[in-house]
Amino acid sequence: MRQGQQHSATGDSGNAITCRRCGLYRICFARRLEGGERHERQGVVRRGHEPLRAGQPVDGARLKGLSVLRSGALKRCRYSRNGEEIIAGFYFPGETLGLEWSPAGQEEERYVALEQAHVCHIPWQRIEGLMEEDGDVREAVNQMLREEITVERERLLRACRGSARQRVAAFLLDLAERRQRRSLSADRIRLGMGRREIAAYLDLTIETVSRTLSQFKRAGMIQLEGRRLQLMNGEALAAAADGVEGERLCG
Amino acid sequence: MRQGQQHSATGDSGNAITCRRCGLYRICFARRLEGGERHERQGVVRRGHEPLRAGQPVDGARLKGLSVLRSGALKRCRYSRNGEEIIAGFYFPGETLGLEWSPAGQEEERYVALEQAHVCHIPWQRIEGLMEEDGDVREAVNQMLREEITVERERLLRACRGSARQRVAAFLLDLAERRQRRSLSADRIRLGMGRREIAAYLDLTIETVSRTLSQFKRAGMIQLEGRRLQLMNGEALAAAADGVEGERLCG
DNA sequence: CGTACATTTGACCGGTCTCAACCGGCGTGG
DNA sequence: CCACGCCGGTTGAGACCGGTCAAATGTACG
Repeated sequence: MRQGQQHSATGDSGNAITCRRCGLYRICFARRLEGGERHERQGVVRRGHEPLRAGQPVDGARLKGLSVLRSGALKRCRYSRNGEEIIAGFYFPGETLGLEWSPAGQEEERYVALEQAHVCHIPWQRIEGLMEEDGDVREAVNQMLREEITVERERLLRACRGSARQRVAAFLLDLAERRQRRSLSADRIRLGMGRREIAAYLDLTIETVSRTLSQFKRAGMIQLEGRRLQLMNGEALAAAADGVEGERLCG
Repeated sequence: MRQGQQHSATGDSGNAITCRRCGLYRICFARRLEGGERHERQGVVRRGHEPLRAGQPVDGARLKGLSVLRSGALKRCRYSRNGEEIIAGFYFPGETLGLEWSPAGQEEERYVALEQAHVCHIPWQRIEGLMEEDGDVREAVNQMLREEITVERERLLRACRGSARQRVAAFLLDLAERRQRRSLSADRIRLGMGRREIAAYLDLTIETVSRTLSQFKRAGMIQLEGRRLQLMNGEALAAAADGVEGERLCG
C-alpha cells in the first residue's frame, strides 16, 4: 500500500500492471507532456474510481475508446442461439480493450470481469486529437492496432484447431507467454477462469478440458491444484501444442 | 476491354473490383487530390504491372504497406510441423492485405494466389505521410484496422467452431456476404479454392468437407458442380451455421 | 452439517478421421 | 483416336477422439 505511486497489490488475485508495462504507455505518456499531470492532460480516466467486481460487464461507454486492463482478468463473450456462452477471448493486465469497430454501435460482445478488475480509459475523441498533433501517438496507435490483428489471428488460430490436447497445451502456453510479455510471474499462474470458461473458449466440453489437464498433470508437464497452475515442462507442452504424440499409455 | 477506364473483365474467373468498391478508396482518393493523377500523387503502385499467376506468392515487399486485391483470390497460409498446409484466411477482390504487424519483419505467413490475381499497393511510409497532413486519411486507416480486427475475430470464430456442418455452412455464408459487400454477384459464386484448401481452412478433412457439401446439395440448400456454387436457401444455411439440427435422414 | 456448485472420473455413443475404392476430366503419348 | 496415368473430388467401412450422460469427489459458504 504505502501511498502507492504506481499502485500496489490489489485485492484481486491476479497481479496488476504498472503504467510502464501498459499497452497504452506511449499514448498516455506522449511527447512533451510532463510530470504528474499527464493523465489529466491526456484525458485519461484513471483506474480506481469503480473497480469491477467479478461477473460485472465493462460499461459499453468505456468501449467507445481505448481501455486497458490494469488488474484482474476479463472475458470477451457472447451467447449462442442455445443460450450457451461463447468466449472469444480472455484479457489480462496490460492488455487493451475496445480496439474493435462495431458498425453502428451494435454491441455484439461484452467484456465481463472474471475477478475484481481495474480499467483505464481514453476516449477515441481524445486519441484523435493526440494523433493530429503528435506523430509518435499516430505510430503508437497504428502499431497497437496492427499488433492486435497479428496476435488475435495467431491466438484464435491456435485456440480452435487440432485435437483437444493441442488446444489445451497451446492455451496454457499462451497464458504463460502473455504474463511473461508483461513481466509478471511466468510460472505460478493463477487461472482467473473456471473449467467451463476454458471449455467455452477452446470449443471443447468441460469434461474434455478436465481430462486433458489431468493427462498433462500425470505426465508431469504441469502442476495444477484447483485454479493454481504451474508449468513444469514447457518443451513438452510446446510439442503437445504442435501435435507431437505424447503419452499414450502411462503408469 | 475497350480502353477500360476502371478496368474490365480480367482473364481470371473471379470478378474484379472497381476503385469505388476498394477498401483503400478513402486513402487513394484522399481530400483535395484531383483528377487522373491521384494514383501517382498518392504513391500508389497500380495493378496491371505483373499479375500474379495461380500458386505465386505475393512479394514480401508488397506487404510492407497496404495492398488490396483487385481481382482473383488469395489464401493466407503457413505450414505445420508435419508439412501440412494451414490456411488462415482467404482474400477476395476489394479486400486488404498487409494489415498485420510482424515483429522484426519475420514473415510467418504468405499470401498465395489461388488464381490469376492483381494487387494494388501503398507503402506504409507513404501512408504515414498522408496521415500527417490529412485527418480523413487518419480516420480511414484507423477504421480500416479496427474493422479488420472485428471481422477477423468473427470469421475465425466461425471457421473453427462447432460441427463440420456448422463450419461449412458458415463458410459458404461468409463467402456470399463478402461478395455482396463488394457488390459482386451474391449468388453464383465460383469457388477459387479446392476442397483441400477449404478443409485446411476449416480444420476438417477433405472427405468431411465433401460429404457435408453433398449433404447440403441433397437437402437443396445449395447447388454445386465442381467449383461452381449457388446458394439456394440462405435461411437453411444460416440455421445450419447456428447449429440447428437439419436433415438427419433423407430419400 | 447441509446445500450448491465446481471439478474429476467413468461408461457409452456418435461424429469425424483414416484408409480405401471409385469416378470423371485432362493432358500425354502411342 | 484411345489407352493411360494423374489429380481432384466423391463415396463407403471401420477406428478413434471427444461429446453425452451419470456418478463420485471436492470445495465454498451459510
